[in-house]
Amino acid sequence: MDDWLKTSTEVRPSWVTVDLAIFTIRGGNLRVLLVRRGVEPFLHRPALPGGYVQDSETLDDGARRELLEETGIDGRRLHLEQLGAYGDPGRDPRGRVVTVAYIALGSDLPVPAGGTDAESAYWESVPQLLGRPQELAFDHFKILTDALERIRRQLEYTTVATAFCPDTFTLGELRNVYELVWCRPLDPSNFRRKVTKMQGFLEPTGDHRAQGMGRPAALYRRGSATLLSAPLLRTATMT
Amino acid sequence: MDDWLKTSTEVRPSWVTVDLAIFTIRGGNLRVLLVRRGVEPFLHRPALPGGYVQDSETLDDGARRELLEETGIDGRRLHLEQLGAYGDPGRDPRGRVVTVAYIALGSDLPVPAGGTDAESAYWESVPQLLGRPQELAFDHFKILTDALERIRRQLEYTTVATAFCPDTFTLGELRNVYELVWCRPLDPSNFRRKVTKMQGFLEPTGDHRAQGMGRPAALYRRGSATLLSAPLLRTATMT
DNA sequence: TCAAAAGTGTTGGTGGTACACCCATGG
DNA sequence: CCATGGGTGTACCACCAACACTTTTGA
Repeated sequence: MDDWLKTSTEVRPSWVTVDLAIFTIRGGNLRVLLVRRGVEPFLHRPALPGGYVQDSETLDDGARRELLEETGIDGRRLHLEQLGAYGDPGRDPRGRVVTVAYIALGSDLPVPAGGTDAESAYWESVPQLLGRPQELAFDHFKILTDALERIRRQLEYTTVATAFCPDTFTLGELRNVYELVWCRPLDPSNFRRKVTKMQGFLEPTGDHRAQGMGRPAALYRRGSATLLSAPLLRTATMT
Repeated sequence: MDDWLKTSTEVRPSWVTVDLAIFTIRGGNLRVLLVRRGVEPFLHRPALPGGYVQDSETLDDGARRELLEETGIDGRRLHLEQLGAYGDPGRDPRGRVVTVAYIALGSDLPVPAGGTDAESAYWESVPQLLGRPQELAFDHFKILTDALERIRRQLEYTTVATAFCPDTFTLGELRNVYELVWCRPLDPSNFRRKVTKMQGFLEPTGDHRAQGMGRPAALYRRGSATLLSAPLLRTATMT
């Protein structure tokens, strides 16, 4: 690198990592993928999966690669977006490490095999994890809560909720996503009207699916819209 | 740093910088602060102000420091928030440089003196700059448009618009912020009702100010609220 | 036939757009 | 007294929460 970069002795290069907050719905809960660390620091402590960005790849590609390496999940089939950079000087005891946090949303994601740095990976219930703020390594709890807040707001004005659903899904399943992310019950009839009227949100497949008890539900797939013109607000009410 | 970091030869540390998209209202326009670069690469080309993050500071502090150094603006008096990280391998010809972009909003910001790396700094009209996508150095045009899009959405559901106003301001001035950022005229009477009814958005000072012609306008200051319960949507209509 | 979930209808209330109208000031 | 911007009132319309009701299935 050029000499002029070193005029200030306080400027040195940093390690850059990506960390992933991967969410899915599983067992009636919103869950996030955690790995138990197999190396120091924070040995054996749970953490978000992640790793070092390689010299030749974009940050997005790095996130997709880590996703695949640590969890075996193919990043092309799920929603992946950047959350932001976290770079407090003390966040990693090994030295200056700036991490770029990503959010991933998927449906029916597998229980992954532990990867390189990870002893094991597992799906942790988000509501339960929120009750144990000290459990996660580094500043990963902060990243997790930021990610959660971002998703909660995104559900209001985008169609990302469908990223939690398989290719075809029922309105009940979609409503379940909103209810679990927002921790709030929604009125089934009003929810149906809102999302079906919203242009480009959903496309009916014509098929139906019986899921145990009750009348079989119509199946839908994602529409082309990604932004909602009128938001789906999570107001206080809506029984 | 530890040896295990070097098991992959493709992982090397990166330079980490901050870049600032500083917006203000000036001369009836939304404007962004640009510096003309005094060093290679992109010598003499306009760019967003920014610089290297020092080893001991947080990213936020780095942004505040660069703001002060390059523009003389005290970051404590304006709204500063992180936009995201930009780290494509080819974005800087000198090598891998990951930049963390910040958005700053302020009112009545001074015309700054050029700083260390900058030959000169000036307030560029955003609408005009958007017509010349090739003008900015690096990927700064992409950062600018991302920042603009973020602000436009933020005006819908937060009270950040007040960050463009001085400590006390009239509803006309506040409405002007919305109109310039959204490039859309708003109905003065309806705008007034919305923002004054919104709990915690504004506090009347009791004073009035005559600004040239017309009836003197009541003065307000920022309220305590930062998020709006019901958004102020920028729909197609609203004359 | 009962429980459960899908789906439809209706109604009262809220809030927003559009626009008419009054107020206060400078020229 | 007119132009200009501040500020109020109101009619119409859209949407939406709430909830009653019907439909279709499994047990």
